[in-house]
Amino acid sequence: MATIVAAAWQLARDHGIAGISLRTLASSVGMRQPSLYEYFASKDALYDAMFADGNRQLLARIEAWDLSTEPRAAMKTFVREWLVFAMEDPARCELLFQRHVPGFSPSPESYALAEAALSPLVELAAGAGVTDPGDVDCIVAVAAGLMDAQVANDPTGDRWIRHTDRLIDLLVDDALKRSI
Amino acid sequence: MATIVAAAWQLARDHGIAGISLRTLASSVGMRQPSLYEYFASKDALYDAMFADGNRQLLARIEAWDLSTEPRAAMKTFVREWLVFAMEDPARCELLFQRHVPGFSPSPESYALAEAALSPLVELAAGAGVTDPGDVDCIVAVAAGLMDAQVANDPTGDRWIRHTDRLIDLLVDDALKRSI
DNA sequence: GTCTATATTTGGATAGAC
DNA sequence: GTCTATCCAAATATAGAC
Repeated sequence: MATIVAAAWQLARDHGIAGISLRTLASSVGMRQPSLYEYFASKDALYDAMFADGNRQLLARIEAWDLSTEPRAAMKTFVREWLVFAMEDPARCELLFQRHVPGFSPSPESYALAEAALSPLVELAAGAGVTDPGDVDCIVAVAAGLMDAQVANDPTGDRWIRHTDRLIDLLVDDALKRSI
Repeated sequence: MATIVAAAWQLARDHGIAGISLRTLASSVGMRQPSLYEYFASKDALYDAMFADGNRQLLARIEAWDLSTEPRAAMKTFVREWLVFAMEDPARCELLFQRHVPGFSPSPESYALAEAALSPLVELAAGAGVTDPGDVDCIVAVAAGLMDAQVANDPTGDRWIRHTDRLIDLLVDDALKRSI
């Protein structure tokens, strides 16, 4: 099961997240294609397992980050490292953060993992004094915007993500100013 | 030809940009599927024609905007109206601004149209005193980030795009401050 | 330019033996 | 749980007549 999901990630890295076929996935783990149905009821179920797995990878990564006790510094590290995580595997990024699998949407249980991976940032923002939901929305959207531009136009560089710290300062300062 | 592209847009609106098949496209214009090959050498060529067409729609729209002579106000209107354009047709948005067609990338000629549609914003930014390419990158990425979050999570609302003007002010002010 | 007919490939999914 | 065999559907693309 974990073996199959790992093999699926490898295929996704090689052929794109939408380029996984159950035939090649089966053969890559030494099985025949129908045998996969012992593990996944459908291809969507496979994608859902991958979505959950990828988010668990992110949650484990977050655990390992040494975040500052100062909320704003911790926010910067969080977003910076989140971008590292997103960029280090474009296929995983496609499934978790972009919507590159036509027709797929995660199950509620898997989606809950995605929300859990985002919640630390929301809490850090609150710690930094950013409590307005609109301001949090902006921070998340800007981070995602940087990620999208980066993977699309400069996947191995830092043309966009190098602005992360400055933009967070900008957004947090502005939020604080308006919350007085 | 224009009829076929228009019919393809309609199919894209109904079934998503990746859900267009040449069979249904042909039948929707009263043809048989092989006849389409008189007009497009491949399905990718169809997508390319749609990509070019969508960008021409955007260029025509830009022409019609009544932009202020004050560059910063004009930037706000540009981005606000760009977001309106992006959101009014999710399928067009998928093809032009997101990468929701696995394997498709526009031809150089079509891509030039996309660049032409972006260049007014770059010029307006320059007029507003924002000349650093990094600052322009940030403005474009933030606009795209707002768009992405909006279509993904609140396609009929304004939860993200309502922050457009404020964020542009923020980014421009910061760029000007650092360019002194 | 449009058609019929077909090639070719590729998918996901199921039946049923072992 | 894994297999063989097969089904079924859908898709792009081509050949060749009219």
